[in-house]
Amino acid sequence: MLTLILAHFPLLATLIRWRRMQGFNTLWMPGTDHAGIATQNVVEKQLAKEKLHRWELGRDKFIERVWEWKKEYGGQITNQLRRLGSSLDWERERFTMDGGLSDAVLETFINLYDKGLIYKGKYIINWCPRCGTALADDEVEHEEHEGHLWYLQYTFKDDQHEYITVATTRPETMLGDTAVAVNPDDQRYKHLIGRKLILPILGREIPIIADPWVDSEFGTGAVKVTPAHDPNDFEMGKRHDLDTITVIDEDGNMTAEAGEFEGMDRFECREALIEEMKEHEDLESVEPHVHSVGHCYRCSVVVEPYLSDQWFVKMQPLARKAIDATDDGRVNFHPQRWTGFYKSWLENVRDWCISRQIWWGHRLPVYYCQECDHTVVARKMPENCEKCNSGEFQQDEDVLDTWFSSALWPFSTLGWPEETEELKRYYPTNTLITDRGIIYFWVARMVMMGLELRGEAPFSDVMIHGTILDERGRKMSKSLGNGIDPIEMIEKYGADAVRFSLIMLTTEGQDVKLSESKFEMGRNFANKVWNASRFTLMNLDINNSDSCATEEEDSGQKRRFEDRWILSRLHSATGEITDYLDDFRLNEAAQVLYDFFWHDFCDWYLEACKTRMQDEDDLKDIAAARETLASVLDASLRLMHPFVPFLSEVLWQQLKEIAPDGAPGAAEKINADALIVADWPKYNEKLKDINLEEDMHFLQQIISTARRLRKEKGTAENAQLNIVISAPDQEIKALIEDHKPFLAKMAFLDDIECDIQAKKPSHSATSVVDTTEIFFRLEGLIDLEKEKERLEEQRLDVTDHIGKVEKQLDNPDFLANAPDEVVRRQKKRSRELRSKLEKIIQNLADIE
RNA sequence: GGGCGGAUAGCUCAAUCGGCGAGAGCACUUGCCUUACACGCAAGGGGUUCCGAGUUCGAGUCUCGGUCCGCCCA
Repeated sequence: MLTLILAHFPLLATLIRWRRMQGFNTLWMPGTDHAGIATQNVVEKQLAKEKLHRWELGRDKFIERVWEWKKEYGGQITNQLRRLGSSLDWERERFTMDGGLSDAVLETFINLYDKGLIYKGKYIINWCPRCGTALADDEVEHEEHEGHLWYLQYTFKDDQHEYITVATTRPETMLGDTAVAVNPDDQRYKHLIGRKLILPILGREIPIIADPWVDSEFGTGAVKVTPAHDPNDFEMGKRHDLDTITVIDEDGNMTAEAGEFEGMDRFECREALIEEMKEHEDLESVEPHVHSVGHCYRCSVVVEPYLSDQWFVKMQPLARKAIDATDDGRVNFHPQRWTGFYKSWLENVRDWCISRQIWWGHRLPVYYCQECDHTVVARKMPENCEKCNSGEFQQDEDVLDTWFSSALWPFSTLGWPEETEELKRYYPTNTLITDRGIIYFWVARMVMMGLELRGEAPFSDVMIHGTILDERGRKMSKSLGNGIDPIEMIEKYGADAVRFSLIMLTTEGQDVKLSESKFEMGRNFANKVWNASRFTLMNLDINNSDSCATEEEDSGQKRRFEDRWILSRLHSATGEITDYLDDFRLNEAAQVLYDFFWHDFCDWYLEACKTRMQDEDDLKDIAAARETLASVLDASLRLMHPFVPFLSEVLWQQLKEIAPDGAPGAAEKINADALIVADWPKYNEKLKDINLEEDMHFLQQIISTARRLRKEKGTAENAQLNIVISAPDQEIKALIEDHKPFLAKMAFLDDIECDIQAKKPSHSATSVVDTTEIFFRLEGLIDLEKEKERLEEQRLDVTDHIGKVEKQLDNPDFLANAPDEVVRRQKKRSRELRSKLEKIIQNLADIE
């Protein structure tokens, strides 16, 4: 439960808010299923503490107890959802045992029964002796088990000295053997077919039969046949009209048919039986043997194949439709490979055993006439038997598999079988987000039922996220105690931080190894957002501002370079985030948001604004900065809202108060009452300027280089410093001249000289960005030896790189085959590297 | 036994159609409590992309073989 919530909740919550902001009519209903077996187990354990058994309590009283328990603990999951900041429609909360949903179950059972898709029959099913109920095939978990292969000798009836050897992993079932089977083509045994054997211990006479199912390679090629305790043997028994003898009962104990072993536990019986076989010299040998053993998915007890009367859903017709729905694209899995997983199950699925011998659940709407045994499937108990007119009916004791009701969820929760408004409006839904672990249990069954009962698949997209595991890659479980409590994490890190961290971690189709420290990423981001927004708001607040410019002034659209740059970056990010969300790649969307906000907006734009806001001489300029700040913050908070709803809403309300008229000139007006109902930012290509982004990138490199040089020289940050820049051409010179204050501020410089092919000052450290040289004046500070070492390193690095690039360019095949863009890029790179190398060599020569 | 997924920096993970000088967060080193943020700022170090062959002008990415780990099914 914990892991399920941690994984799918933030994803779903994000998608819902995003779509709502985009103007879609969204519905997200909370609810839970009644977890029949699991819940019954919990309540039975409670009773056991009071030394009570459900039989003593009786069915009605027991159900009352379960409801009490449900009221007390059932709210846990939904409480967690609330705390995580979900945008759920709580008034529509549903539970599979509610009246409306129970009606849907009734309707479905009757509908399918009338169509012949539900039937009752005596078959081998998976029986959990501890839970005392049948299980569906997919409720059995197979585990590799180191067991044994026992070789047993069965003597011939007509020749006590002759015998045949059979191999088995479950010797105790031999008590129920009614034949020995061989493959009809097996030359070793062909002549023995039809002869009679005497079953050891019980002395029963059994035949040797031939059946193509027998694998000649397994064991001795002769197998014992126990129709009442093995599904394959059961089929074989039907083909050969064999008796079925039940030797193990529903508690896992031996029956009277087991003779002297009666009453013994099935595993104790195995030991005892082997001892006795040894004594009689009927045990030929024992081999270690690894085989898979089925366990109950609710209590892990070894499942017993058990012959009993059960109710089944005929799967083939339903499965066919569900497969077709993926084949023709009505249902799409993300990532796509899960389609194969889903289909392989549907293609091989056997009929679904839906009856459970427990009390907590939807009781089968099946009534038996006490007089003539006539079976009636109906909404309520019949008055009179149509066959014998008796008024005495008894309802079937069994309840339905929980998944039977869960399968109806997408429409039962909307009021079906009533044709409600909600049903018309919201069915079919769009997106299901879940773990791969319940593709069979739930996803496939919802699709089948949706198609069968509504004629339409319940959703078009199924997003399968990675499973949340613990730090060491194990599944989280109560018994291992390795779970992470979402509430605890929320208290420690904040709900938004928990959500954001989880989304960042949940990459497509990849499992998530979760540890507490991972939440620090989200917390740090939330903290950054909070502080950056506070700072921005402070600068926007003209009535209470640190800035000297407290009068509102029209910017006259005089946006600076960095204003246009951050808007361009914002729109790039908006486009990417929207595309990624469309593609269900939420982690990528979150990553883009994170990088934009932190590394573009905070690291560069806000820093650039700092000195600018202090300059009272140019009020138009401050107004331009304010407009930009307001519109970028507004759009950022909108983009952020689906991921971090609490934080973004609080900040956005503050923004609205400080800038009630919105951001003049911004593409989006601050026009909504709350962020949750605000519009999603629209990508505006006009505001995107690639050349400008490239120019900025160049300036950023100059700044970083200057910072590095300063640091490498161990110069204090407050030392007076200036640099000389040698530009290769007029264009770059102009770019630098235009941004001198920006460069000076960001690189902590006092003065910048710039000229085309400027001369290198003496005693200076040098560095090259693309084809531009930077000379760092370090009168008296420079260590020539170290400078030489540094330049030598650079020379090697650049030479190495040139080698790689030119090797490509020297290759005529590369020039002929690679896309023009790639060739152009490499040529440009080669030119730049050559120029850079020249300069490094020149500088080295200067030092010598 | 069959199917699927994974192996990339010390750790956790990215890398879209094959174009990459392989990125990020954490951790690490160095310097900073610079008036939003030390949950921070700045700079830096760190890689045989599991191994081997092949296809290609070009392979983390495609093909084949192998090793190890995980999941599902029988």
